[in-house]
Amino acid sequence: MADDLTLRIDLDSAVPAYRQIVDGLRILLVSGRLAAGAELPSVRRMATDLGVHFNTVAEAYRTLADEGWLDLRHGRGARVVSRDAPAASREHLEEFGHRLRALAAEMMAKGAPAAKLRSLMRTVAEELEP
Amino acid sequence: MADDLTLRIDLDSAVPAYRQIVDGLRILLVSGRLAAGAELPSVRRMATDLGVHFNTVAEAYRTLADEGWLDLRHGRGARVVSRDAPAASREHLEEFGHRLRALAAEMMAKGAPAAKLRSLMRTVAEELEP
DNA sequence: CCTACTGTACAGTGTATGTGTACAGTAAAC
DNA sequence: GTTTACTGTACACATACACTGTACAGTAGG
Repeated sequence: MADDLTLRIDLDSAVPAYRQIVDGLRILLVSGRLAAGAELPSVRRMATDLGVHFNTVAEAYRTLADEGWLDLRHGRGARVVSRDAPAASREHLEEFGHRLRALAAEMMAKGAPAAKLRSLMRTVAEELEP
Repeated sequence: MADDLTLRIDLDSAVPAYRQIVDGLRILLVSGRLAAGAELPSVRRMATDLGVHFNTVAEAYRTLADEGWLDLRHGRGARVVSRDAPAASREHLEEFGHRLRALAAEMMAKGAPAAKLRSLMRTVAEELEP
């Protein structure tokens, strides 16, 4: 069921592969495209799809299991579980502000026009609970 | 002149210290609060202010010099230079979209309400060339 | 010259990341 | 029950990265 949700990572990126996998899957989990009960591909299957070692995928699955998204059981694969959201904290919102500004500054330094970044931000903002 | 522009970093963060310094300074550079001609504090001065080793600051300065923001000369300190923006690329905008979605998903997973993230995105979007 | 500053270079240490290999749990075929 | 073919797990190893300690080299003013 989850097999058609293709995930892409960039092996040349400075961002570690396992973190890219976590980030990509978390987008699907938060948005509900990967809902409770869904089976994730096995670590070896996803590893060959992405071109990494299966232990790298296992590390990503473990990270998401620690966050409460996955039920990871020896011999039986990885399953998405229902998860109650933790309480929000002011620190997290401040962190979001900092990282968002840093991200925007990095892209503008690379030549991205501010207008494009603004419209992209609006697009993504509207994707959140549409 | 630049000494009052305080920079804060989180030594407990998973983000490397030198990258936090680069990100923080780049926000000031892109926004123009650090303009051409400004002198940056010496690597040792900023290092003691932030609580890191001066070589860590030096690495950050070198990164920004490679990006074309700083003129870094042996024995004479670090100075902000004028810099013509590089050409934008479609890849950079796609990267921005991916990283922005990943950032939003991470914060929502931590419990941040979508509405707050949206308003914060609008705030930051309006800060870009106001 | 000398002193006091500046950035630079490089080796050493600890941690993070990714891989290879062996292991252990599960379920279905037989 | 045993076998087979899958599942995730554990740990040692290699490499890269982040950070520090220390020594060095350039610059400016006394």
